[in-house]
Amino acid sequence: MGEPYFQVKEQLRREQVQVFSSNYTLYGDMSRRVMHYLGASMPGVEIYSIDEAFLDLGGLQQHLTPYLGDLDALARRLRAGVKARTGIPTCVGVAPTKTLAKLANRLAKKDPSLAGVLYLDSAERRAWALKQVAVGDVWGVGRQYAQKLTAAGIDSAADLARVSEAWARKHLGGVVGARLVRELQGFPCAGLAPSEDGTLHRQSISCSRTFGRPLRERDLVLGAVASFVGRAAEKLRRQGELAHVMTVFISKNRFGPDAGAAGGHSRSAVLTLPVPTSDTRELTARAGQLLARLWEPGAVYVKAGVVLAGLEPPGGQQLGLFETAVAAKRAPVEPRGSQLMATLDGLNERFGRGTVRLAAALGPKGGGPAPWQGQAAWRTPAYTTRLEDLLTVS
DNA sequence: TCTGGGGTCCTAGGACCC
DNA sequence: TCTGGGGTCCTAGGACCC
Repeated sequence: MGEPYFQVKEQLRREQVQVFSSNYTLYGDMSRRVMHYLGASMPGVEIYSIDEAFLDLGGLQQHLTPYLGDLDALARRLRAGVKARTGIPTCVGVAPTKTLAKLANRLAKKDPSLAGVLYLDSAERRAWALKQVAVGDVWGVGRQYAQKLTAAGIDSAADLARVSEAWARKHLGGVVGARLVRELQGFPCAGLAPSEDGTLHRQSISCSRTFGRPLRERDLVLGAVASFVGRAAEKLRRQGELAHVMTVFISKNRFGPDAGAAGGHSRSAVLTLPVPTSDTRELTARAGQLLARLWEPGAVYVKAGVVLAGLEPPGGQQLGLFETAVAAKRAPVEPRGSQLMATLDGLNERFGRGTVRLAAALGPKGGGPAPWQGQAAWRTPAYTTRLEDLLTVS
């Protein structure tokens, strides 16, 4: 997991392992189907990632008992429902906090005798579950913290649940660590953020790529940044929002002989836009200015990216103190641009991503693939979203 | 030779403001 | 000579998640 292909290539060949590029079009579509079913079945659903969701079972227990069985039975019905509708196997953990639910889910996945569902319905069962899980496998404990914790003699989730709040604050990133420990103890510290329309609502939207080859030419990097802006703005418009803040970053190689010391291989520049926008043209122009601030002549870059943040729905802009309603009428002039963007998005949806884009985001003059495009050499077909890719059965 | 992409949240220091 | 208290914003960085 997470190993670069070139490092394991020979072993994969020996073992005759099949290799595929990731296919987010397919995964995204299957995810949408699963989430749609969950959303239609349960009152509160938070889509946490492409393959995980939190369901709020608060207050459900009393309604369930006589007729429908307990929460365990409910979880098993949902699991069977997902499987029947999508063919996707899932596991369910039920507990008083998100962190414990994740932990229960993990155990359900590992122990086949649980048939995919674990309900931590008592203090005894929770204590048992905490003992089963290594501290590094707790949600919120990554490599750094795991190392620190085991060095301090804290090996299991049960050990971690026993540390003092002060200790957690001091050694596990402040308030984050304190919450983590409380959650393990069964006190909820994170609520549910339900997704109203069944899609994931983001605080920031980004697009970044490692280049197909290292680049030292400024116009090529600019082309890459322009194409990333185009993609990020497209996602932004899909979410129906405008961005107030844009970040551009460029990175040098962090591996190999001329890698800088720890850190320092990446530089970023941030801009707060006077007026929030989702217009690719405006964002591209600004991104060019940001890149100019970062550019070091002679440097060789391997990656670049764009982040759009400060997202807000249209029409929410505050008037400045001295702005009058008359001046504010400038805002509705936007629709010309929005309509152009809507047309752009419509064409690209119909004829394929990148069919129409700004000249700044085009590849090199001679044509051919742009040097900043990734190579997805072993992509599987988009079976469920492209007519041409439909599975054929003979 | 070749080392992913897209997110979240929090902290800290410095510049600057009143 | 002595130099407070309470903020915001920006930038950078660090940890984590899937």
